[in-house]
Amino acid sequence: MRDQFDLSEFLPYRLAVLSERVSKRVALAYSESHGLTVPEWRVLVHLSRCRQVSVREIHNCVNLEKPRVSRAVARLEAARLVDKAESQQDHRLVDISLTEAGRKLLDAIVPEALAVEQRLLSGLSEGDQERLLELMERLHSVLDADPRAAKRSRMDLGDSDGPA
Amino acid sequence: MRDQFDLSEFLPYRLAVLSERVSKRVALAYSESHGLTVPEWRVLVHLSRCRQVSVREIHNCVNLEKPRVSRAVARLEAARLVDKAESQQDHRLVDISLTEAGRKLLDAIVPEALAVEQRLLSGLSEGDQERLLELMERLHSVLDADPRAAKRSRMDLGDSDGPA
DNA sequence: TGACACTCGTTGCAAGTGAAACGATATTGC
DNA sequence: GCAATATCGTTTCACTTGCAACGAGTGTCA
Repeated sequence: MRDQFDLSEFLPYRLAVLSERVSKRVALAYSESHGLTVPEWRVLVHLSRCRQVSVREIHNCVNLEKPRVSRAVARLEAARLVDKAESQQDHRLVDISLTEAGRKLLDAIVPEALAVEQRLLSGLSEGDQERLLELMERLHSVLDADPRAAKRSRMDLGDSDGPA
Repeated sequence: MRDQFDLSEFLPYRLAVLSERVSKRVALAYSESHGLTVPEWRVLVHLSRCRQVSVREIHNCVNLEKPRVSRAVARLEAARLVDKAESQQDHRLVDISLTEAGRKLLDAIVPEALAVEQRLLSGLSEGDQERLLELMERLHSVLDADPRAAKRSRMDLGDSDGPA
């Protein structure tokens, strides 16, 4: 039992602090060296898996609000890292795809990002790593059952590539 | 080995997603009902443990940049939830303290926040909870040894109340 | 065919943010 | 005692953010 509310023992706070610290460290790999923001990085990474996607697709997959995706894509297009084209099937949609420069940039950044992740995980045995992910998953499950919690995006649930 | 970079399996991303989802859920306890922002909430909570503190103190303890603390305190003062007074010992410092209204607000919010945390943890045994914290701590340790990582704030290390 | 509801991506707006610069106060070294 | 330096909290500036509203395109159903 806790006699006094202590922020530093409050799980949501601890998660926020750890997450922010990790994010900042990883960001060095794409922000400092290559001038990318978090949304831009997420969009690029998502594009590396999906040839052509719409803003909505990205929004659903990488936990970014629609306007954030739209603006990130606009900046990436200005930097010639992605191409935008009106979809032929549905003229409301936009087909977003990596340019050659975008692909090259990713090829340079991804290994750095993975290296940071590897370093992070270096203190954990493989069993520990699985345990950590499993425990995080368990927290998600509670939120999945909570009607007042934000819905989880499709991709984060394990769907590999979206709908057929 | 990973043949393709998959954001949804990237630990920093997973941490960010979980943390944000948890934060949003907790925020319902103080944002929706009582109109507080995250920085304001952190400041209030910190004040509940320390009678009188400076902006710097708060900055060091709750992972908020100095300007963010300053502005949060200004808003809280406008809402009559905290008092600001020039320190007598050092005229550069500001003594920030809870008003009676601030204390009452916290008394109303804290149980809600704890309830959310309890619900979150309800899926985990006590052993699991300890394991989760321990694994998170292990990730912090790696960053502690990384010169390019952000430094950890004093309070998050376990120092209960700051310097003598 | 036409009216209605819906979805798409974008944009306007008000608010929040971080980095750097600021005035004011304290401290240090001579 | 006094200049130089450091620290405090605030503010300025450019930028990002989220929400809501928007115009444009699509689907639905009579």
